[in-house]
Amino acid sequence: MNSYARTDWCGAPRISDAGRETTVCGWVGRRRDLGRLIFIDLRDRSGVLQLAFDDSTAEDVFAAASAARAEYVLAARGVLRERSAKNPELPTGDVELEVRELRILAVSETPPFEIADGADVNDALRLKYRYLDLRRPSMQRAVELRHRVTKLARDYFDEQGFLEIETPMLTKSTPEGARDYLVPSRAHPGRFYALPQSPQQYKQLLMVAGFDRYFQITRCFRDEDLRADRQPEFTQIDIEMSFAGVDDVIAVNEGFLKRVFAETLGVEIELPIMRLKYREAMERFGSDKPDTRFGLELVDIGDIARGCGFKVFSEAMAAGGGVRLINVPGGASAIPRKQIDALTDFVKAYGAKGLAWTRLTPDGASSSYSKFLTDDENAAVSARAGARTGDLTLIVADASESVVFAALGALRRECAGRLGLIKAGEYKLLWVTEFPMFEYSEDEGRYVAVHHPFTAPLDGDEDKLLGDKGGCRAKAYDIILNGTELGGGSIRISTPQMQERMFKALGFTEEDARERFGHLITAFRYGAPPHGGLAYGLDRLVMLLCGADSIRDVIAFPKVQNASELMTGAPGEVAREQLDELAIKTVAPA
RNA sequence: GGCCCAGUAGUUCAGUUGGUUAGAACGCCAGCCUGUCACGCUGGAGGUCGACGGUUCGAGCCCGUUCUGGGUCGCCA
Repeated sequence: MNSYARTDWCGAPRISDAGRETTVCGWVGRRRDLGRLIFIDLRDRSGVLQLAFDDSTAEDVFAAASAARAEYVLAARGVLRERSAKNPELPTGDVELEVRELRILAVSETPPFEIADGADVNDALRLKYRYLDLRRPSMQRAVELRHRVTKLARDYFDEQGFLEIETPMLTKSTPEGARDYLVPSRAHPGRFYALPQSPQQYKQLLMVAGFDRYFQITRCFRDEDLRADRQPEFTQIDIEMSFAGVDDVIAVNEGFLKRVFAETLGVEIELPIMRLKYREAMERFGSDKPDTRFGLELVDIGDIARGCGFKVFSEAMAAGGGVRLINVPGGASAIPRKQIDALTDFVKAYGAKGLAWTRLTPDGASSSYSKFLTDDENAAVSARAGARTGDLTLIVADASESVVFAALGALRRECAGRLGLIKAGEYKLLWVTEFPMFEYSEDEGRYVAVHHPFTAPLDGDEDKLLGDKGGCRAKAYDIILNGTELGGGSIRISTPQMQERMFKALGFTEEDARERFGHLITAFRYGAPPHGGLAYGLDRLVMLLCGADSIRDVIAFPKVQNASELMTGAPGEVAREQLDELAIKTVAPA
């Protein structure tokens, strides 16, 4: 073999290929040495093919097969033949390669862990040897699926008339929102670029520039703490379109989602996707990204609680808060008394002071609060909850309605998990619309934008920008899949007057606004089309499509919780000379 | 920044009330083996019990500190 001359992927040959000569290349998986008979499972990213060596094999080839070890890289030429013992577990299991020539292209040390699915290996070790971890079939499938989705996005949006346009990675820091990653400027000592948190302003300027329909598959950076579904650098499928309202943006994206699910999973999504207004999502599910695969909806019992004799309830109402419950069918037996204490600790993490409960067992009811309520009040709560024998009713009362929602929203998911209500392979998409424009930040003592400061108010709510801020709603929408936010967007402000009003609403002085966003305000003076868009978290989408628990499983080289990268050791130290060039005088001690 | 979980052989784990020489499986090495596919059989090597300090006659086990990884609350326009 003078060239590698690969003619087949390992995973390709079938019984119909028997008798054909072929050359395959790949890594040694398992080797089964029976003495004068050796089998090697040769693996590449397409699958596994069995190589066979026996008495008919040339001496030197047989010796090479004997010497091969796990993860050696081989090129094998031979003739495909029908196996005498077939393996129905393997797509190539009807054939094997009778090897005539074998080249060991590379040897391998014994890998630190077995390259196989199902090998449950410590995350840190996997990430240190990520290039080995990525050889595992499930990781190869995840990376390939990611490629399929990005290709689908390019194909689909291209067909819909969108142009892919790149925007800068070195941009200007805008301290609203997430913490920026900063890049020092050599040419401008003491000044910094910021890596983009999203291409938001650039894509709006592309609309002003007349590029009508834009998309980009691009990296975004946010210097915030990590989660299972959050990385400091992540990829967005970012789109923006002109002459579009909420329904137009949603329609284009429903087409995209339908196609993604059909072509990657073979799952048919029914259109239109269900929509919920933010307020209804909160009241029914306690979350702005509800998992609609199961019920356990929230029930408001504020009216009953208001005048009742249980101070925890009545005082929560008196303070302007709320009292709500979820009723868990079958919860009385599925969640024993002891575990209610654990659930109490669970809701405390969300700010709740405690958890009131009633268990309706066949032997009778027990309750943490019923003795404080009248019979009528207890009956009313029970009727409202729809509680039946065997059920567990869980109540959260708090002076802050948002605590009630957060605690019960989380509890709802927790109980669904414990009761096994969440089935694998089910996909429930949901649009959440009409988000509030502002939320009050206790830290900053002012209203801040929930979305970003370029979001247009809902028709009719324009006057609330400078008035009833808490009641001002936005033309903003999120797309939710199984309780995870897949993406979000909005119709944007496109007049200088409205944009200035918005900055004023956020408490920016005119000078502030001009310094940070002057380019946008100026651009809007030269004929900005009405426009809006949306951005998907590609990593999350792929994670959910392949059933992974963590975003790390669909990113080739992810970072760990402290934002470092275990394989390369980034972030690393740099030479004093580099810092001098950048006019950076001090470095925090290690 | 807070809370929770984990760290023992290359890997995944077990390790009793604090007590002799820290075990298992897989992997690895050697030998045997012609139809295996988690091949089988025989033998062997392999340990800073994450680190440091403390309590104790004695610590893998108890206490403190710390490091690493994971989950999560805050945070994420």
